[in-house]
Amino acid sequence: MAEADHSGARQRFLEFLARKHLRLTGPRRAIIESVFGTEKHFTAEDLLKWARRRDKSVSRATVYRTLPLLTESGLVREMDFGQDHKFYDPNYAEHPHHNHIICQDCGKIVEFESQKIAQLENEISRRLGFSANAHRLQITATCEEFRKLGVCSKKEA
Amino acid sequence: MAEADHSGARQRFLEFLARKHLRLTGPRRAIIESVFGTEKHFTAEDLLKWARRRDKSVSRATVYRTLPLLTESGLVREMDFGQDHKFYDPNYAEHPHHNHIICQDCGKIVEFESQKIAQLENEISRRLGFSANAHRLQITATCEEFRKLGVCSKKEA
DNA sequence: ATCAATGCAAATAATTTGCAAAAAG
DNA sequence: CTTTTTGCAAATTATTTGCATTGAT
Repeated sequence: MAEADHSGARQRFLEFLARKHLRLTGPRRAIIESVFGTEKHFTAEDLLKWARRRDKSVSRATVYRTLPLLTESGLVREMDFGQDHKFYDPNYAEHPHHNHIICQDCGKIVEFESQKIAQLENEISRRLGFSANAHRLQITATCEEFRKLGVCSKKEA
Repeated sequence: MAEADHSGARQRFLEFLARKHLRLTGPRRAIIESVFGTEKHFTAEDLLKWARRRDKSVSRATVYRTLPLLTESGLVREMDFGQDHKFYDPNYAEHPHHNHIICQDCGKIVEFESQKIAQLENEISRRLGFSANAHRLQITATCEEFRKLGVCSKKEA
């Protein structure tokens, strides 16, 4: 599994912190490196685990206090899959309009973009008297490969 | 505010209960009447309040135990707006494919359907090797009326 | 009668917060 | 030095569950 490179997004987040006169501390650094070092969707608990690999001392509270900064910056998006906890998606800096397919067979989350859907969303919103700002499209699906072969090569690690 | 009439859906839920050999009790009746007597999206706490208007004795636990039955029947859908609690939507029996626009100005949730979007979702899913089962599209928007006039006639009660 | 359903109160689990100590600018 | 940030532990909040009892079929 290769490390993701969201270095542009990381840089933008550092600027975000500077702009707000917020400080770059050790724990924050560990959290930032973890977030912008993956393309996976993660929970607060995942992030705590990853950050602690870089800095043993990172506390759960700091993770929970840093997540709102990340979403406020617009570089990470909070997602709800109807589970008991929230997921966070670090791929919004590169693909601000992407959608998700959640596979019911293997649990994998696949991202895709569609200019056509985005356009329809805007048209419909306008027709209803709104001006669309953000959208969240999640498709729950089953895997065709799994249906035919009984196994799924997309299976999440 | 007129009472909604989801009597068809209510009937279908009663059949669902019967099919599973589940019993129609007083508290359940109060909950069912509340759910199928509104078109509003509601939380577990809302539902408890409404049900208690009909039957003082309904407990929070019974509400929480009945909600999964309602979603399992397919007549009510669980929704996540990224808030701290889940919302439930009683309008799925009539409009199984509808989507939501959430207004950032007044908080109102507007429903709409789009055959075109549904079709695109299916096409894209297929292209990616999936078979779509359900979709959840939420658009966050601002109200044009509010932007121009500073007030919003859609404002939620 | 039988077994599902209930209310209550205690238990969970994710997230938040008060506070005194540590560290950044 | 001043103000933010931290870790810890306790608090909060939505939801779930064990259990003895009640109620529907």
